[in-house]
Amino acid sequence: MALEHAILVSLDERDGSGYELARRFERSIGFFWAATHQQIYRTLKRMVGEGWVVGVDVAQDSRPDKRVYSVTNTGRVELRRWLAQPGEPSFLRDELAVKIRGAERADLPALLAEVERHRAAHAERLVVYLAIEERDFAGEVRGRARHQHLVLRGGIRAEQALVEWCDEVLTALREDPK
Amino acid sequence: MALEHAILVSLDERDGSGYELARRFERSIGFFWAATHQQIYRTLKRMVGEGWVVGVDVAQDSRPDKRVYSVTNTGRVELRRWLAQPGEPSFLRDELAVKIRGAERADLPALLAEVERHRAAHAERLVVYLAIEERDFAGEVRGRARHQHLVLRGGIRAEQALVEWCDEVLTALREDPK
DNA sequence: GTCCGCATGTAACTTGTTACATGATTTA
DNA sequence: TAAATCATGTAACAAGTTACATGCGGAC
Repeated sequence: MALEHAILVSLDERDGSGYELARRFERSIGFFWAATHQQIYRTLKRMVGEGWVVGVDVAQDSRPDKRVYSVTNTGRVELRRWLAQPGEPSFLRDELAVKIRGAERADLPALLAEVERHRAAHAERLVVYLAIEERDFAGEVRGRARHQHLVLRGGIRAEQALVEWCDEVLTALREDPK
Repeated sequence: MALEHAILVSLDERDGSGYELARRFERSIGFFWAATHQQIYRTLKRMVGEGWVVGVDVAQDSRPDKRVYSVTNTGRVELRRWLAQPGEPSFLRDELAVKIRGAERADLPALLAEVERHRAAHAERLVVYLAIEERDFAGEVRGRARHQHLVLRGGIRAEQALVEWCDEVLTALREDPK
């Protein structure tokens, strides 16, 4: 399971509460490994049981208390073990592709509108990623920032490919809808 | 749930047994929506309950009997309903990205080897997809074949993007490993 | 006074994965 | 004679989703 390891990577960069982790999963890490707060809380609990992280309650004024987690030595050992272990290459699971395969049964204008929606969503994400790149990774970066940048580059390439694919589909289905 | 609908699309193209569906999911459909035979049998059972498909036992000689499923009118109505309904744009969930973000803690040569492995796997898939394209979709295609081709084009673009990303990562981490 | 952000959770359910189980026929 | 293909399933478990639940403080 990679969620545990994504959390280890994130907490190893900086300690944080479940809530803070959930926010990071909405922003950086989560661009390539999504997780909801429910999943995160549940997984943190298990990770405490495995001894990979420890949680410390921190009182705050004018805010609810929080429990800040940090990675233990056991956790770092596990992280290194996982990093050295081969994994499965990812592959795209795309509902839109299933819909396009079923295009014969579909209402063409509605399907085109759906492809346009997806195109817009991917283009929007691309803009977000490019903005992050310009803001955080302009010029030469090294160390941790470079690793983050390389991951972001993956997201940029993936979203570009998806936008271009949607365009190809739209062109093909619009120009000659037979 | 899209597995049900992927099965509807596939059975709507041609009737088939659970086993045959599992094979299709290994080849065409499954390039963009993977499913194991266990999932398929379980889902077919539920779809029979929902009245979307019916199964007919077919005796075969020198082979085990099989149950061939076909889509009912109810199933076709459901398929059209789903096709018209908006869905979530896909996004890439990549374990390798998590590993690259954790590169600080990793053994660099081992991580590079892992990226190379993934690069090779994506390049291999790309070759497979391009071979299918040349074999089945050379020249102008129309109708169902065109829809299949467009989906395959998505796979080609995705794998190309992943190969290029791996190359970018390898170059960055090799040339200046700080 | 209503909505947003912070903060943590439980419960129910759906999906996906892994292991186990059986058994005939064809191919190497 | 061993392995691969055809054919269907059960069971246990892991992971992901959706809905529900609570409550304070600050901003508008």
